[in-house]
Amino acid sequence: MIDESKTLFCATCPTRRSAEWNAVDDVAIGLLNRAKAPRIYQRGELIFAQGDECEGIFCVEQGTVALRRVDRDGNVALVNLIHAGLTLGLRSYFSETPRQASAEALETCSICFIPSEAVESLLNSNAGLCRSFLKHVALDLGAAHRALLQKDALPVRNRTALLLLYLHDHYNPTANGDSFRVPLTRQDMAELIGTRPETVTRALHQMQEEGLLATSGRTVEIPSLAAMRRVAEEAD
Amino acid sequence: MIDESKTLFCATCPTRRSAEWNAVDDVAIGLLNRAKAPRIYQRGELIFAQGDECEGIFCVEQGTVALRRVDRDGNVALVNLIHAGLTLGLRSYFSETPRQASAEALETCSICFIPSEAVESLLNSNAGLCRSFLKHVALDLGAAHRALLQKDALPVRNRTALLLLYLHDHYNPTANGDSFRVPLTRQDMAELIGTRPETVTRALHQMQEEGLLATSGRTVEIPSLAAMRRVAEEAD
DNA sequence: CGGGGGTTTGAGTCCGTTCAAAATACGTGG
DNA sequence: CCACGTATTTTGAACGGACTCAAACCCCCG
Repeated sequence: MIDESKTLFCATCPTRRSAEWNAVDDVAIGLLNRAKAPRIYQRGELIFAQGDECEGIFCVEQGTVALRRVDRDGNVALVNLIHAGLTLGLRSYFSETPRQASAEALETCSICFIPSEAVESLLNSNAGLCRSFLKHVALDLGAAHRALLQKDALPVRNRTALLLLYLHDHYNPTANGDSFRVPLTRQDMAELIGTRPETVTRALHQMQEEGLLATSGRTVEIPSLAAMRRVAEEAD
Repeated sequence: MIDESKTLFCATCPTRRSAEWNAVDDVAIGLLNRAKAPRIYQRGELIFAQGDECEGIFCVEQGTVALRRVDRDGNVALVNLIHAGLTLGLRSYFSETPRQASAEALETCSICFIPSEAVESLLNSNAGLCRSFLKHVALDLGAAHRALLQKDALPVRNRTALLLLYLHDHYNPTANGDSFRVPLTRQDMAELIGTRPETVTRALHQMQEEGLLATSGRTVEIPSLAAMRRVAEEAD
């Protein structure tokens, strides 16, 4: 799955293609290429931990990362999923606060670390970059506010449907039919939509009985996206 | 309460003093002063409405503004309170999306509108300003993630205590004793912590019986902040 | 083939919601 | 300054969705 040869040059990195790094010119890409520290993370490995000082940002080249936040009583929320091509760790970097969440590889990931000094010189040499990051963080803020409203406006069934649709968008059906694998445990899904694993199971189970869903382990198939969208939006 | 003479010059505006606008030099302040459009809003008036196109940002000079978000079923969340000295409308401006929430004056407010063209020329002439806005939005994102976790980790009683402590910080006790007025209805409080007005009433009522709180209309007194902090953090 | 983590299923409980009515506060005009 | 009408707040009682606790199950991997 992981092709290490591709991790060597920022110029060919999919992250480069995402809007965020458009502002960076070729000279700066050279600089970036020298400064970055690429690494492979296995499932379960932490990229950074809640409480850590922030020493730079990360680019996710391959794989999916979970941002997990824990409170003092041990309650957990999975705050965000960061997919391949996205930048990781911006909130902490630009708010100048320690990491407020842990970043954990949900599958084998290829990720580059960009130390603060390199980030700063990129920001200095590329006027548009700051604006790109600002847009990214502003979009994240919108998503967080959306999640906030969903969480106490919608029952678990609707939130589960929304989650499935979201996962469908990101782990798109490949050639083999319309099914896709998600690297999330029931626990992860529960943390993501703000409930318990048992409750997720029950919601999924019910959807299967209604023919809205077919699961087998972590492989999922949604026979009708239209029907699933209807479930996501239905009122009780 | 509202002193209109003070709204005339950005140089004397309290918003200027907040970290965000530090980056702006005196020349640019002159520009800003000419471009801005100051206005007084009465309680209940909208500064902008969910769905509006974004045409600039706002500076809150006096008063408190509520950011309210509604979904298609009419569910409401009060996403954030913006106090005097803060900038309003950054998320939409920098994410280049329409307003996702309505901004409503909770009390008589004095607010300046800064049109996009002026914002852009300020950003061009003051390199540090973009970074300031980025920090602001990143901090907001952290707050939103915190709220997300609190909402499904803590019962209403704890969230209410946290709200009271937050309000205490922002509507600080004046000379007359240790009590303060909040411009929030029960409904507002409920939307803010993600519950119903009746539930807020009951929580406040219980705290009064325990001597943790004294209320009279919208005037609130917290006899012991330490005790209230304990309530906020207590496990069931 | 024997662990062991993750998942499923079940039953009972509880916190917060819902609906509805009474009480109170508040702004307005007389 | 008081009376009135409306909005907000309070109180009560019943209901229900999701949680808790716990046991059984299943798959994956060694």
